[in-house]
Amino acid sequence: MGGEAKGPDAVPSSSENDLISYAELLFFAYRDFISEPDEILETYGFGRAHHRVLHFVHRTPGLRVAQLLNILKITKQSLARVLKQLIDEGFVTQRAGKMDGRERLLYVTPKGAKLAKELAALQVARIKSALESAGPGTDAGTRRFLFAMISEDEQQHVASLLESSSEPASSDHDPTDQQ
Amino acid sequence: MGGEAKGPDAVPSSSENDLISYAELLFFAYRDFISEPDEILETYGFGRAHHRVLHFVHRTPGLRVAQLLNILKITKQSLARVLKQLIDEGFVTQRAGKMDGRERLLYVTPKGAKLAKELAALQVARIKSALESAGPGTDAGTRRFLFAMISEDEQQHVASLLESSSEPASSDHDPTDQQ
DNA sequence: GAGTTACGTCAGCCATGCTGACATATTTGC
DNA sequence: GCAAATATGTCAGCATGGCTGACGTAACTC
Repeated sequence: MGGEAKGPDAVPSSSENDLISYAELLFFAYRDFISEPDEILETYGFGRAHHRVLHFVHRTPGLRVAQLLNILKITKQSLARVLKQLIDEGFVTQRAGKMDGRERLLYVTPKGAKLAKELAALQVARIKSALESAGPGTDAGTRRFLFAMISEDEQQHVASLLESSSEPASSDHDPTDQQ
Repeated sequence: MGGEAKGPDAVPSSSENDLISYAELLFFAYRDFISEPDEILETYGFGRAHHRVLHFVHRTPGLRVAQLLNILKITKQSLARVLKQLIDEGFVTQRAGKMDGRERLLYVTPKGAKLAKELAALQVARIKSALESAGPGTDAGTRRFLFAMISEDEQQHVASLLESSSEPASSDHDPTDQQ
């Protein structure tokens, strides 16, 4: 069981059993990571699905529906349900693209931005505190680990999403066309 | 905003915005982390809930129902549904406790063990590969980070769960059994 | 003008959370 | 020994958020 026999430059080695506990740590960490936002969302009558939509629209103003589907990896119908609620209740707005009128570019309203920030603040606080408690120098490595946990054919998408942060989505195939 | 002013031994500092991308990395990592097992589970007519139950029973033979509820943080009724299926289809068995006959101690059957191992192998492979790709020395730090992401009042429970790995659960009111 | 694309929507199904109430067996305490 | 507490099971019903398939509309492309 303790399959420790590896090449010289392998990871200093977690035994097979330790790696299973990694899976458990991920489970518990994620479970608690979403629990705080969940409580707030409940007071709005929203769920996790709303949070994800609100987050990515907030993060990437002008996001198109198709892009959002790609990010969330859910179906159009699943998205439509929560997106409609967010729009009806004034957290998100749509505007037709100027170049391509079929596109519905998504933006948060001020009200939506406020909620998005409130939720993000909770999670950022937890992450910040976890990084501090994990000790200096943990940041970069953990980031590399999390990124490497993403399926290979998705890593590129995620990388460009992360880079384009706080820039508007290149939604209209025209850099000048925002807002 | 760019709250970089910290004590001298603070984490080398991710900006507020970088910390948000941490949340996204967690989302994507977790999304893909469960996607592979999900596919296999589907062929058995099972879902994630079954996976979690099977995993923790496999990992902690003799687990009691109440302990499982504590780990999963779901209600008895939610658990009952999936547990019943796992029992009915011969993946998990129950035995009454010897000291306390009210307890139903949970064990995986050989069939259950096989499935549990198959699913764990997928996740272990992903973790192993991610650790390698993140570079040597990432392991310990990431582990500390994930642990620190768990809510404080839960960390103790998780810690003792991880330690007791591959030992039978102290199900018969062993003095070391902290609810 | 036909076909494609981006999106919306309707109808309905399934998995997995939830609450509250109640049944049963067993252990514990007086 | 009997009442109360405990561990578990179960019933009925609800909500969220996944899913599929089909179809409609507007706008762009050729």
